[in-house]
Amino acid sequence: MATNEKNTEVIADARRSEIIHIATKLFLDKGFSGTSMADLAEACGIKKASFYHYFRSKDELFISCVITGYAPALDELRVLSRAEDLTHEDRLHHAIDVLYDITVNSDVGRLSPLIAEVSRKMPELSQRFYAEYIAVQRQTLKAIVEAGIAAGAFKRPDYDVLYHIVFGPIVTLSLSREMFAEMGDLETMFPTCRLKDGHKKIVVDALRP
Amino acid sequence: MATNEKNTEVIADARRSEIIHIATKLFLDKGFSGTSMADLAEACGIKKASFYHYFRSKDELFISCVITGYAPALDELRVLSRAEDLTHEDRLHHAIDVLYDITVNSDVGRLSPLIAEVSRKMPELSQRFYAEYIAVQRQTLKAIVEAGIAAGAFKRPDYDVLYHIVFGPIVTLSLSREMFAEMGDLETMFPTCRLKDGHKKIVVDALRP
DNA sequence: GATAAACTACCGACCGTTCGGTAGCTGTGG
DNA sequence: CCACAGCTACCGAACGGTCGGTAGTTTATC
Repeated sequence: MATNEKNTEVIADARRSEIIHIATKLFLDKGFSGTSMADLAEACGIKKASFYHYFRSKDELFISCVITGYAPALDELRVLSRAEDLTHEDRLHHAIDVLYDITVNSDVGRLSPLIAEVSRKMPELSQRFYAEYIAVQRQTLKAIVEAGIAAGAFKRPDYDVLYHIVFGPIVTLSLSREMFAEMGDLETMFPTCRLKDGHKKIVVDALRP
Repeated sequence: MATNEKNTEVIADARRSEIIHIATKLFLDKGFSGTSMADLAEACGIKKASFYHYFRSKDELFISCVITGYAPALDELRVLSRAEDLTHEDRLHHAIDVLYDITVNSDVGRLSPLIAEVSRKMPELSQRFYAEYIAVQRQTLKAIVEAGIAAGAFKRPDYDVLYHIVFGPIVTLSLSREMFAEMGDLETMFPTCRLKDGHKKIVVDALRP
């Protein structure tokens, strides 16, 4: 029956995303090669072999984790490009807030170094990550700036340079917080809010006509 | 005899650094966990077991690679902090040039993602990397800016923010070039010189009194 | 009874590492 | 001058272990 098929599909999907969710946490904790299928199985309360009922391979599972990982960030970006009740400068401020939040606090940003780790053996993954996430981030930022230019609030920048100075510090901050996590209090070493505010000021200054 | 002892030591040291050099290339090519002792052995024209004559473990070899990797960069930084025949603004420009060169073109920058990869299982490495390399980079930049402030050429910045917006884009550029290396022409996707020039302008503007 | 979902048991490949041993060079004592 | 000890550099073989993945079977659900 169609309804039953649908039901089991839904249940299977739910289990799948549950597994993806748990696996993502493990990957973030221990890296890709540092996480074995046995680890994943134990964490999911499942035997190793049962995994291959849901995913063809460890690689496929990881790719699913990444894509599922940046989905909520993409939603946030979509919301962002619609907020039109603000000053252009405020919109930009808000956009950078969201980018920091996405990259530093959610899974996506923390997944980036893992994607770098496996990029050699999974070139399709880096490609998708770029096309479906990085490019979208850039486009969202560009749209906001373009609107500001049209209204005379910003001057037209070299967009490549803009992406460079907007995303660069954010990505590096996220990476540093991963790398040096065990060296002391993260908020002391890398005080996100202060860095963000200083960063925003410089970006806005650079766009001021 | 003392001279002979010295000689064999020198020869052994030379062989060691030769191995480190080859191993670094392999690690950069295929990541830490992607490079097996067998790979390393083959590349060095040595049998796997012979490795343990020179290094206690794969980890120790990798740590040696990292430390050897950033040594020349430290030299460049040392030279940098002595160049006093330039304008303060020119000194800063030159410093950023060198930082780009170090991070994008030499081994150090490309090693950073690998250090991130192993940072969980080798916390002492991230610690050393931070203390002996990152901190030195920051201090060098700070010294140059401080000199500029004393001469009235710059205004005093929030140094954490300065490091954030100077090193952030550079590190991310290097990381991106690794991650997306197989997606097309790197100089088209990430035009280092143009990005660098735009970046420099923004940094200098941010320091202008 | 068909099907999905889980299991047990196992595989071959490969991992980093260790062990015992050897070829060849060097400095020393008779 | 030569036999011997000691040393460096290296190797073949194997170690215990882990890896991702598979075959075949049982259990639960409709």
